Amino acid sequence: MNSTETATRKEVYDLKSYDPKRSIGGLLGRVKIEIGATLDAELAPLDITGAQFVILMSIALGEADSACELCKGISYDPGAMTRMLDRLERRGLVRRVAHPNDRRTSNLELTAEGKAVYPKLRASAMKVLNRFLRGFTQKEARQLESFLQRMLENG
Amino acid sequence: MNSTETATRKEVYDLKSYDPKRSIGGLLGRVKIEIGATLDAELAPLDITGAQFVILMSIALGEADSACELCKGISYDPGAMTRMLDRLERRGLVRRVAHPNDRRTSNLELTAEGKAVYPKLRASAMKVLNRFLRGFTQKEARQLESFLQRMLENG
DNA sequence: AGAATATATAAGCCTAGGCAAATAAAGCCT
DNA sequence: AGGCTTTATTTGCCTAGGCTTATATATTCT
Repeated sequence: MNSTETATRKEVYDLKSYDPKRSIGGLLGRVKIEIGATLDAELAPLDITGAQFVILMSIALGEADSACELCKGISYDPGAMTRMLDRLERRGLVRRVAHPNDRRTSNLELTAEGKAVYPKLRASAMKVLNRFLRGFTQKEARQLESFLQRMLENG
Repeated sequence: MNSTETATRKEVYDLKSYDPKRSIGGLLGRVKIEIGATLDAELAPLDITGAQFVILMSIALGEADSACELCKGISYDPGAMTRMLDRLERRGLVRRVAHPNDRRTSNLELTAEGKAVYPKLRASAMKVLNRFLRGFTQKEARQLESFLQRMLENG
């Protein structure tokens, strides 16, 4: 098969077939927005936003114990992170604790209240996700995860 | 099979297996951010942002010829849309044309310059997407599209 | 130790979206 | 026609992230 049309085709989209709206890019963007809006609505009674949710989960899971590490982990602006943590601290969910050896930074911890809401956050996110995945088999879900993981590694 | 663990399992994630970071939600969010950043970089030489890209494509594809329709199509704030169109008009890419029968609204059109950049926008988006989809077969890509479409319909 | 460099956070300014209220023009109802 | 409701856009105010610069503290290199 040396047809010029198919032999060299290594890419998913070409100029003819690419439909921005139905493309993976367009769909991904809309799904993300829908999930985000649904999660926000789900978290509203707890007075916690989707953005705050991400930070709280990172701290809870021990993925980052300083503002700097948080920023690196999720490519977030350091200035914005300062203010985000200010808000979470004011809301009583997070605490900045002096670092014993490095006075530039603080260790981040969930307060008792933060630890108390954490299971609710987890459950809310799970509920939202399961809703968007209605009708998916376990196998399909695992496959979707693997597709997304591969895209991430391609980035 | 009446095991309580599997018999009633209709949902993808449960409290034990759900890992926020590796979940479809977490992955989706990060992939979206990565694609967005890559697209922004790709469009930077044209002095067009990712957000503007979305609007321009919608107009170019005839999916919306008024601000209101644009907002509905992509769940965007009307106030933000006014300002977005102001910017695109100032940049000379879009034109507001009086509607013959309805003086509340304007028809939106791409200017000559807008029409000229459109193919570049399309090609840029395609390039970025293909990059993230390296190693995907056509079949896998179609399957990913279908998964995302199903999630959207579940929302 | 002292100077240069790197790291962590914070503060200031800018941009842009969300929400609510205002305005204007249709559409509808009698 | 006159009044009520709906639709389309605009404006003002608020919030929040991005970028740049400032500040404090560590680290490294002579």
